[in-house]
Amino acid sequence: MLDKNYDHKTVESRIYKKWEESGYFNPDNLPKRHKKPFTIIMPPPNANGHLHAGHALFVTLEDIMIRYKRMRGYKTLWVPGADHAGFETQIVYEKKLEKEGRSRFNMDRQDLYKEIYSFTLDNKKFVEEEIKILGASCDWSREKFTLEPEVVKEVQKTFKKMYDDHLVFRGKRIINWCSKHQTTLSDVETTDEEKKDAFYYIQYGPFVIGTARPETKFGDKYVVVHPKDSRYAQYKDGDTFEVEWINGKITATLIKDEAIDMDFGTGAMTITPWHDAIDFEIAEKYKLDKEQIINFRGKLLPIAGEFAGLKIAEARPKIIEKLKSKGLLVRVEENYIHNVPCCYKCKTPIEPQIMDQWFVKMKSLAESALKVVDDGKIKFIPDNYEKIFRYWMNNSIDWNISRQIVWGIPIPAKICTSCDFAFPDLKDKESQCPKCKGLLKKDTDTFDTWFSSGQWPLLSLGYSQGKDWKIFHPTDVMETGHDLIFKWVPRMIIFSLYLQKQIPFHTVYLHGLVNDAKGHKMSKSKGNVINPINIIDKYGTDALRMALIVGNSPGTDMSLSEDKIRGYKNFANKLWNIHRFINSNTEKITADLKKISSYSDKILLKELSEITKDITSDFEEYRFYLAAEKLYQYIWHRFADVIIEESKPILAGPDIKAILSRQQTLIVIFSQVITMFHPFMPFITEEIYQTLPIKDKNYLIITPRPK
RNA sequence: GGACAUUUGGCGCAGUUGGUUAGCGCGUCGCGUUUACAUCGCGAAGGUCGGGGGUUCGAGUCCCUCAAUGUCCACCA
Repeated sequence: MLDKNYDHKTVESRIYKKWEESGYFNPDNLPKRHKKPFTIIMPPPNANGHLHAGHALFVTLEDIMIRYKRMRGYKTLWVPGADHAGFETQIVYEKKLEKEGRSRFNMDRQDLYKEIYSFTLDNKKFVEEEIKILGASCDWSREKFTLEPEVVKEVQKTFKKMYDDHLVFRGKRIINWCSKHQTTLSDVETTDEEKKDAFYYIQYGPFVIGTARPETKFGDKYVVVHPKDSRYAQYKDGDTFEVEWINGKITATLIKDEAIDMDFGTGAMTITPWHDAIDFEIAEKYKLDKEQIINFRGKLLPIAGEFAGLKIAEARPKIIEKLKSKGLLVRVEENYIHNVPCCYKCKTPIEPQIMDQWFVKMKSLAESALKVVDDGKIKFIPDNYEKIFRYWMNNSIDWNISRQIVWGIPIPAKICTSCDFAFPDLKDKESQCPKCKGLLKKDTDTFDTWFSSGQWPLLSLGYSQGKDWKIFHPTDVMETGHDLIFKWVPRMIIFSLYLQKQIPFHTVYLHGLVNDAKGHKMSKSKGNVINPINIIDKYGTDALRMALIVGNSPGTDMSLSEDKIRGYKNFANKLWNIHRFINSNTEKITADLKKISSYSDKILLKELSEITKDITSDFEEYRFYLAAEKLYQYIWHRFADVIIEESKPILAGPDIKAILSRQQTLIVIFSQVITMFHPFMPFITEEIYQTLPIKDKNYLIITPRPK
């Protein structure tokens, strides 16, 4: 006799092991009917911590797609992975070092690398274990780590190829510099923080200029106004002035340029090309001098005179004091609210700096990606993300791919110490500059993680080392978070098109954030984090999966509450008890459609076939949230509440034929429903299916779905 | 400043191309132990679908407009 309470703990771990042993997670082991490939590349979770609710959501969604397609007879491949997550992991590790009173800045590069490597491998194990707990039916034999030697080699080859194709170049550009992390960041790695500062009006020769950053102004010797600004009509482009400035007299030159906003401040500004992107552009345009004012540690350089060596925050009030004493401070507007770009990890204000960095020329690549989307070759779910994608592709700027951190794939390049010429050197053989015969040094930078992640659909399939990519690339669905619509999705499209002239996937399914019950973002500091593994221990994977799926439409953030999860644990128990009822009423009977003779039973089957059709179309259209809810409704409120209740008098009645017909009907309906429902609650459905009286059973994971 | 979303009973959400009395879960209130399930069953209360205007025989669903909320992007020195 079965226990009247369903025990998820024993069932779930036992079943997962059986599935693994069956080998069916690997497409090569699937029965012959599985011919057409269906592939999903798992976005590799960062191997620097445990899984969170967002991971549980993506694993569930992808597993649903894979299980559905597998049961439909596809040769399904879901490639799991783990991401070394360059900058992200380095930051996690730096925090750990900080706690131990250590710092990466006084560590040997090799030692640091080794430490982070073993830290990452440890976390990778946790992550793998947790993905299994979530029920992921992915092919572990094909698991890829983003720092495997083959991956590194391929990524470096791509770099060389792009250099040869003039798509990668090294140049002095203005970049985003994080003074805390001592590295450059790409544009998508900065975030705006609202800050309240003072806004100063300062006399600059005959002009009054406005600034929130007086500490950058030491070297300013160009003042810019709009050519149509009547206030400055008496001055001509190129006029020079003697200006009494912070540390004495300088000669200033007037420039008239339309980049100026006449309505802002006084309509006149001085430029600091080394520390401002707009100023840099103006300086480039007119070939003006550029001078560094702030060093990479965020301290003032000797150009600041008496202020040299001071940090910006310390220097600012002192500089203002001096300007005041010299009578140059015109007025101060307090409470000036503006957005300041900051490091997306530590919120340190970004200090723009001019540096020699590697860049990818994005224009032609972005155009190629735009074209395949225009041609309808790649679809977005929900489709409004297509617009966001388009916007980004039309406005993409050159991509800085070098990072000054050790944790990542090394940029295989040499740089000339005398003429700065830089070029790829995959084999690390060159020692003399081909241009000036100067001494070469090895580039110590690593690639932006997205440079390698962008190639992941090919890399995870082995690319040039294996045959897999020829079978499984282009893949089918890329399922990922909507925040990666900029960071990741376009880059995968770009790289697959560039390297193989193929799209990497035909469908992009984007999920939203998993928030707490009240819709607030989960964060450790708020203490509202739902840990999926703890939840599973309490309610089971199946319950968590349902709670993550029902009512969660693509692209929108969802609220997850423990109440909701508990509700689906109850549902698991309901399923279990339906199963107990059916088992105890159908002893010594094997399912056989032909024995269903009564009219009312045939009506029930017809109803089921209509529901099946409806739910199948929901699956095909990626409406998992609807399919799951409809099945739930049918199972509980139609099958259990009505059909089973109606069956009780029939089964207890005198009509043998009617009893037999009803017994068959119950088995047929239940087994079909269980089969359809399997992608959502894989464990309990498999467990139940194994005890149903059906001939020639295999694992439910490869059982064909009803049509 | 721009873009994209969201707004449906106390809370969280469905409602797919406009079509009968707008659904679900949780919660609330009654009642209930009957061949599975009290992690349950039966029943009930509770919504003028953000405001306004329009199209239509018919609008939660389409169009216009306003508002609130959220997210992203850009940015003024």
